[in-house]
Amino acid sequence: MKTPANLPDDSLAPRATQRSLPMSLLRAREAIMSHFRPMLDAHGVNEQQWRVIRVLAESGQLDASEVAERANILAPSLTRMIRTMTDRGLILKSRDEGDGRRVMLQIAPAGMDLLRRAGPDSARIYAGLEARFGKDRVEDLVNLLDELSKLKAE
Amino acid sequence: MKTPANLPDDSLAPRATQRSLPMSLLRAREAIMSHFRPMLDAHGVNEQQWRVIRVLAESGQLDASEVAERANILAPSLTRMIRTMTDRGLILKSRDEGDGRRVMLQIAPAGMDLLRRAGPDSARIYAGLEARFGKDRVEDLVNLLDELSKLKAE
DNA sequence: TGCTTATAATTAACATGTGAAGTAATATGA
DNA sequence: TCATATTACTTCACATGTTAATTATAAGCA
Repeated sequence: MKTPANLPDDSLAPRATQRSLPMSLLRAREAIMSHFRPMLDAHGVNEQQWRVIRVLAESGQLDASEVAERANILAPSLTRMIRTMTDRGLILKSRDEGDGRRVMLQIAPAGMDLLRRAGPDSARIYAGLEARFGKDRVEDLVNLLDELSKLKAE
Repeated sequence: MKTPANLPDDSLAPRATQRSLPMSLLRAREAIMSHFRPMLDAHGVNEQQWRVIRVLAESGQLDASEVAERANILAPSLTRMIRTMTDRGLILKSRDEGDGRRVMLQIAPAGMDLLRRAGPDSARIYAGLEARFGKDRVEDLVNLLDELSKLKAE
């Protein structure tokens, strides 16, 4: 299989933008989030805050680095979010005894309330998407995505 | 299939964060971009600028709305980017004759240079990922993602 | 112990993301 | 034709994304 001499060799050209993995991932995420955003908005949180709350609800007390990693939020962003979220009573911040560098985070009462109110809405939206797209295809997709995530460079 | 009375019903609980479509999409995109970021950085552009350049290279002159849509960039962000990118000679901005509202954009010489220099690097990185993950699995994945994108709300 | 290195957060500076409001040009229809 | 609505873009305000530099604490080691 050889490129004909009279046609330009595009093997080193960038892929068509609408058919590349980075763009497809971006568009797909945007499409999915368009279903959740109105609900989150109604509950007064943004995507990132919602991720932090869910991570803490899932795992109890964690240090900031762990939260950042699990919620896919960079440390400087999380630092800023900690202030606004503690001010709103969504999370609690404390120092780790034994390691004065670490900031420990846990969900606070208002965060629990939020989770109780928004959690079912979120689950319903997810279930709806799953039903429309096919539960098995969602499963396949998540598996492929998780495999892909393992290719992360350092 | 009924939830036992002595166990909490979690059918309306949020999905485990590490196994949800939004988070998996986010992590996968981050993993993929970690391979491209150093290259883009070496060429002095960020992800968004690179997307704009590629969209314009692919489709010639487009109005700002089209660019925003195809590159998945919000209009206010694009407005800001237009200034920095025209200042750097990467793109050209002009008014549409016939519709004074529209801003027409096209790639400029420095943008072409950038594309010629970074394009092959980008294609090589993509080919490497494709080889590691499996060309057929990438194809399957992109197909699933594009299907998913069709579920976009409103 | 004291010096050095490594780690965890924070801060700073500038970029884009996001929703809402504003402006200019065009389209619509009585 | 002219008031009104719509469209395309811009501006604003505040949020997070991103990299680099800084601070405080801990760990490693001669």
